[in-house]
Amino acid sequence: MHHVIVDGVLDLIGGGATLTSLSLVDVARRTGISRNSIYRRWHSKDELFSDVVKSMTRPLPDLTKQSARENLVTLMDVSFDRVTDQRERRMAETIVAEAQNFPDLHEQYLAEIVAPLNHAMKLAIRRGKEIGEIRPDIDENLLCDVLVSCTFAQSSTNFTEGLDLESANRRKIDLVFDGVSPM
Amino acid sequence: MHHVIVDGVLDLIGGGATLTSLSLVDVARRTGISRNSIYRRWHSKDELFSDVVKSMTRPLPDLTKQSARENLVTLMDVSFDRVTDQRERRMAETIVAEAQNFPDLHEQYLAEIVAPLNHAMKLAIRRGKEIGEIRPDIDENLLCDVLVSCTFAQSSTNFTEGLDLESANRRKIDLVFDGVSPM
DNA sequence: AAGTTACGCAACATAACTGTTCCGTTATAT
DNA sequence: ATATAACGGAACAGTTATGTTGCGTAACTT
Repeated sequence: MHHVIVDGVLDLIGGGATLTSLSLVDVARRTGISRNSIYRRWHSKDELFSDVVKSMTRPLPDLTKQSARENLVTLMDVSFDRVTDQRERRMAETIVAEAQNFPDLHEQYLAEIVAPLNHAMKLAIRRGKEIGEIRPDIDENLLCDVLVSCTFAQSSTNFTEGLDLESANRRKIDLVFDGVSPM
Repeated sequence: MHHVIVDGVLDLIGGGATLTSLSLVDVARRTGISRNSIYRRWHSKDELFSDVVKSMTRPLPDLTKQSARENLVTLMDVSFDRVTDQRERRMAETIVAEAQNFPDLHEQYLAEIVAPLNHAMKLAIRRGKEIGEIRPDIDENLLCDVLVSCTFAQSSTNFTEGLDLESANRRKIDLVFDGVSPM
C-alpha cells in the first residue's frame, strides 16, 4: 500500500503534475486507494513527498576500475540512467523548481540524491590524481562541477541534437581529460 | 500596464509560484490591476506566459574577441548572468519542469532562449577551429553540450561549494581546453 | 470465534480559482 | 466637450481541493 501510493505519486509527477498542484484527490484517483487512507498514513503532503524521495535513493556503484576515466564514466552513466527515467527526472526537476515552496524536501533531495553522487565523483577524481591520471593541480570541485553538470543539464535543455547518447558520457570524459586544444 | 503585469508574473514565479499554481487572482493582487483587465488582455494563461518568455529574450554579445576561449567565457558569463537572476532562473526551471503541461511554452523557451546561446556557442567553437585554437576533430555538439550544461546546471544543483563563481566560467573553459590529463 | 486493525464510501463545511457579466468611473482622442 | 476606449468593483455559478467525521466492511491476529 505504502509502495503503491509512493509509486502513484511518481507516476503523477512524471505525468506532468507539480508538487504544489498535485492533490491527494489525484493520488487517490490514480491509485484507487481511498483519499481517507492516504490522510491516515501521511499528515501532510510534505511527509508523503519525503517518502517519495526516499524511494528514489539507489546505491552508487563501487569504484572498482583502475582507470579514473572508467570510474567516472560509470558514475556518469548511473546518474544518466536516473535522468533518463521520466518519473524520477521530473520529480527532480520539480523539486528544484519548487525549492522555495518545499525547502525541506529540496534539502533532502540534495543530501540523499545529489550529494552522494558528488562525493563519489570527488573520490574518483582524487584516486585519479593519486595514480597520476589526473594532474594534481586540477581543482576537484571545478572538475566535479563540470561532470555532474553534464549529466544533470542534459534533461533541462534539449539542445543535444545529433548526439549519440550511448557514448556521450564516455566521449565527454575523454574530451575533458584530453582537452580541446591542439597538443 | 502590459509591462507591469508581465513583471508581476515574473515576481510571482520568482517568489515560488508554479506555472500551474499561479492564478490570475494572484497576479491581480500582486500588480494591483483588476483581474478583469487581465482577462481582457490575455484570453489564457498560456498567452500571458508567452509574453513573459518574450520579455526574457536578450541580445547575445557579438563574438568580437580573437580568442575562442575569450568568446566562450563571454557567452558563458551571459548565460550565467541570466541564471543568476532569481526570477528568470525560476521561470526557466519551472518551464522545464512543466514542459508537459505547457508544451508550446517550452518550445518557445527552447527556441528563443536556449537555441540562440547554443548557436552562438557553436559559432565560437567553429571559429576556434579555424584559427587553430581548437582541434578540428573535436565534436562541436559534444563540446557545446558540455559548456552549456555547465551554465545551466549550476542552478539545479547546489553542489558548487567552495567554488569562486566569479572566475568559475573562465576556469572551466581553461579546464576543458587544457584537459585534466598530465601532458 | 472475538477483537483489532486497516480500508472504502459518503458527507460535510470551508476555501480558492475560473470565466463571465453588469455597471460605474476615469482617461484619451478628435 | 463629447464620444470611445480602458479600467476597477462586485457579483455570479461552476468546479475543485481540503480536512474531518461517521459508519460499514474486510482481513488479519491470537
